Amino acid sequence: MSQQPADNNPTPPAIERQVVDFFVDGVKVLGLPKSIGEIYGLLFVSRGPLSLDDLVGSLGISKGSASQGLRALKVLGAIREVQVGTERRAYFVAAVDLKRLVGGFIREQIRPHLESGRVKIGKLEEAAKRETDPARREFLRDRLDRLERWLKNGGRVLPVIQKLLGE
Amino acid sequence: MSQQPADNNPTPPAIERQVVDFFVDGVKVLGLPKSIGEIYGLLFVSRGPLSLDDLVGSLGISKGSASQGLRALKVLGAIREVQVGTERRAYFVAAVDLKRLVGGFIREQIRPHLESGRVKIGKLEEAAKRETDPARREFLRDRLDRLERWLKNGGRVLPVIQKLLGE
DNA sequence: AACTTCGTTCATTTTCATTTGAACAAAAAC
DNA sequence: GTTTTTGTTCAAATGAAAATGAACGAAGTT
Repeated sequence: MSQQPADNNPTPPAIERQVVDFFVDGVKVLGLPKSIGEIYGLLFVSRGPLSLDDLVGSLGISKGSASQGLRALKVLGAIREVQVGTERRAYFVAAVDLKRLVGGFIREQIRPHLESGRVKIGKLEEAAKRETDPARREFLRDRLDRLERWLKNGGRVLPVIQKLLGE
Repeated sequence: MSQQPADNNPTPPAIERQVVDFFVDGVKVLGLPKSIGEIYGLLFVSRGPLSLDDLVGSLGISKGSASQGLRALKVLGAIREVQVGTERRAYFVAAVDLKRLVGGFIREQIRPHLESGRVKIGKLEEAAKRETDPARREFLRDRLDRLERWLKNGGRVLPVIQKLLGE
């Protein structure tokens, strides 16, 4: 190994490391990359704001990962950028309001899939209408209708979920 | 290339292939392997039951994949095994009731994570109590409490989701 | 009993998303 | 205007998860 560059936050205490791992597992379930879990997790257990270099130092990840992870978390509304004193460097804190987090996830990760799904099903229904064999056409219509209903129901449920998690 | 073994369901029509792709995308969002989407998708657009060999033939996947995929789908309650005539071979049909599908997913994929999460947080709260610095202890307690509440809310919301999708 | 059929298992290969790190740009600081 | 600091980008390396396919066991058939 070569020499450490600056070693901002040397060895993170055990509890912090475990919380980070907790979030790593958590985001894996959501289909997000590990680095995002690490970054959000460390921000979540940190008392003050952290900079990109703090994250790189504490988590032992590359600057590239940290940069991309922070961007994704910003888009999701899971972190906020804060001004620290007069520093040029950007600092971040975790957004810890569950309703807000869920809202961001729904908006960025779920809704787009529902939308594109609806489009695809719509096109398939067009194609199914042109099917010649009547029995087959009827069957396809039933299945595609069902799919459409699934997507509609999904869309209706999302706001309820967000609301229930808010209280 | 060598000779095809039997070529059960040669070229699947365009609509079928597109529905399969639709499900491939769908299960990817849920964090499940592609083969599971292909298998479920083909069963979903098929009028009659299909056997493992039908799936291997139509989808061009290996027997191993098909076997594992079918097992996972059975555990999820997403497919049913049916008897076809007097055949020894096992045949399958897709379960198309959304409520049931969501129920299986929640039971197999979500609940276990919530459970193990609770255990981990519990242990961390024990560790946090033994923290010496009072300010730090207080902060950790706040964050861990919050996490606990997240999990509790998640657990409460799941049945509601399932119910709302049933209608 | 030998043979065939059906399906599972699991060590290896393949695939594909993620991570890395060097090059780069933008904006201060000097 | 040069140098340093801060952060982004993207081609290539890495690694984790999935697919493959050969070997195997369990029934069923002859």
